[in-house]
Amino acid sequence: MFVLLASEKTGRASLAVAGLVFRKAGAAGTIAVYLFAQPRRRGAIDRMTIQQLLSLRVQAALAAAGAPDTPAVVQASSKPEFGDFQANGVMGAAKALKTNPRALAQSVVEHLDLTDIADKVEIAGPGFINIHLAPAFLAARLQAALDDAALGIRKPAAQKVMVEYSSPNLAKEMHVGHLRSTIIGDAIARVLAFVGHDVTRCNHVGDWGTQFGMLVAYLVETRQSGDAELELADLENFYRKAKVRFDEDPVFADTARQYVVRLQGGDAEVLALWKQFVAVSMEHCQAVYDKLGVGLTLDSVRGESAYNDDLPVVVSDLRAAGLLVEDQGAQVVFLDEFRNPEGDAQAMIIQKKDGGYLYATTDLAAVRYRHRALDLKRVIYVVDARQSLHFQQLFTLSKKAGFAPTDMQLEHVAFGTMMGDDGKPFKTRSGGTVKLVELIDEAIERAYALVSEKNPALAEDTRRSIAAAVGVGAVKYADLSKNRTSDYIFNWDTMLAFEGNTAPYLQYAYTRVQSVFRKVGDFDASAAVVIDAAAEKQLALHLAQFDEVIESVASSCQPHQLCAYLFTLAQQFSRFYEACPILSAEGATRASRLQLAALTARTLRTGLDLLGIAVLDEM
RNA sequence: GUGCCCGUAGCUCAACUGGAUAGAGCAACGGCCUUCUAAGCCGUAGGUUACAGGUUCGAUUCCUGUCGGGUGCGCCA
Repeated sequence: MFVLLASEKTGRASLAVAGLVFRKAGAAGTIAVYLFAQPRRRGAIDRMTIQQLLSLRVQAALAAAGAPDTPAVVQASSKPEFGDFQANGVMGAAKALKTNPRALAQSVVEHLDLTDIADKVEIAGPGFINIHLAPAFLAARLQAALDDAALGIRKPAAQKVMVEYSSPNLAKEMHVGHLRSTIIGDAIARVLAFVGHDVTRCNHVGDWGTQFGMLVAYLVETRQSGDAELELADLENFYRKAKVRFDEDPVFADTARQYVVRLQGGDAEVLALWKQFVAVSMEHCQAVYDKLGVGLTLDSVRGESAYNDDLPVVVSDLRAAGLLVEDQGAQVVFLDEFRNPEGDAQAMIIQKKDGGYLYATTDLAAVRYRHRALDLKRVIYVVDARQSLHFQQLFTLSKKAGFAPTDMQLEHVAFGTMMGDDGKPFKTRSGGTVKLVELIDEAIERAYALVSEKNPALAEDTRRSIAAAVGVGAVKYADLSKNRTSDYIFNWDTMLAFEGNTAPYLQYAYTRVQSVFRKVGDFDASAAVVIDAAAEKQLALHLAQFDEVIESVASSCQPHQLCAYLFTLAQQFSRFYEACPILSAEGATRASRLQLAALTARTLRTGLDLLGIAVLDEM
């Protein structure tokens, strides 16, 4: 059996073939032959997704049928009876050409060359083209994925990308408000790195501002009384007490204000105290990141204070560019792009009338730094949706002022608020702010109770480590599996359920696959994939679409697409597992099913890892 | 007042950015375990996609308006 996959140059409708790679893929004698477009980097797989491949073919057929430059609109079929993929571009083309869509579809199909890719191509409805993939073609795709450490993921030209996320204010302890940015940002960073980009993770922490004067003043007090260590252990409390002192004692408040001035003036003594406080606060954050399994470290940190020296320069440069005007004593930029119904341009304050700077100033300086010093091509800001106006203004002004080139991708990846069961922002029973570390601990504790109940036979420390993976995974997955732009309801019971679209279900699905391999004994890890039964075909089809999902997540920054994919994969595997015995099968069938199971396991593990969720061999 | 986001099954959410009969999961009901983990699988039921218009071969998706919710809107971040 020979399987030939043509590889066309991406973005062109031509059939230019740039290279040939042969790979011996199976002991049974199957050789998967697939062609690559020009390899840009050594070892990088540059292969199209099935959707891209079909799009080019259909597009070429459309051109041949008299409809050039027409999008093929290829997508996975909405129902199994409509084949595996459908091309919907004919209807639109027929309208533009004022011809009968069915007739055009007929002509397109006649010009459509899907030899070795499709079994059957049919026209349905007003002009849909339904494509049924050939099992051997699917098998070859899976074989390629099995042979590749990155599961056949296409590696585009690496782009210098920054993901800015988490970014807590160091004056206080991290709370639930930081959870979404931290989780979503980390998943995005992982996915971008996985597809081969040069990713910088940036933790743009709030380490500057007037409240630090107050905190330093209180730090001096607690040190004098010898309580500093103890007090700093609970930053939330520390802040609260400092605030009380500030509000109640005018002498203390005065000292605090002096510290702000000294801090801004670069006074060495106060600076040292500030650094000490910042370091302690960062330790708290790092403990949370470690517990969450988030890839932020001290190296990722570049706080607001890093831009202090550049802020006056930003102001003078904006003035020199003729963008800055004084208004009511403040230095302001009026942006024509943002006007109210009366026609007034919206103001963006760059410098307060007292000379102080604002976060808009810092963000402008950061954009410029990221372009000039880091040469980033894309910066992703994973920040609460409520700041969308700020980012629109920031991006607009950055480009207008030449701080960022017009082709630099500046993206606000916004997300909604985390709500409680009552549909209101998530709080403690008494209405207080929920500390992030306490939320994580509770998740682990709840998972431990569940695991102990379901599987009491396991050793204590095994249950503890399962609980950590399940608890943290559940919290992350509950967040990541929903469209980030809307608010979402946080509910312990639904996220920790072992049935339904949850992390525990996916982790369990993984252990089911692993249990097969625990019992298998010897097997051929390079056996040929042969697709026969319906459940095998459905599973294979889904496995072959992993690259599509990953690419989509990398461009849209929507991790919920990956979650949906993994959930469907787990379901497809369960159906396959139910319908197709693996270990009791024989010969080539058994070997092939083991390959399907192996690829499922790797895909689940890789996908969950990209979401920052750990897998387990047993639960 | 105005900008942005949202309104989909009882509940929590999808719908690949304009495609076919709007899909999953919970919850409900009915089946399947001496056979690789039943934490599973199969099936039934559940909808005027807030409402009213418009655009077109085709609308949950785009446009206009109404109602309802969230959130932002010059010296906080």
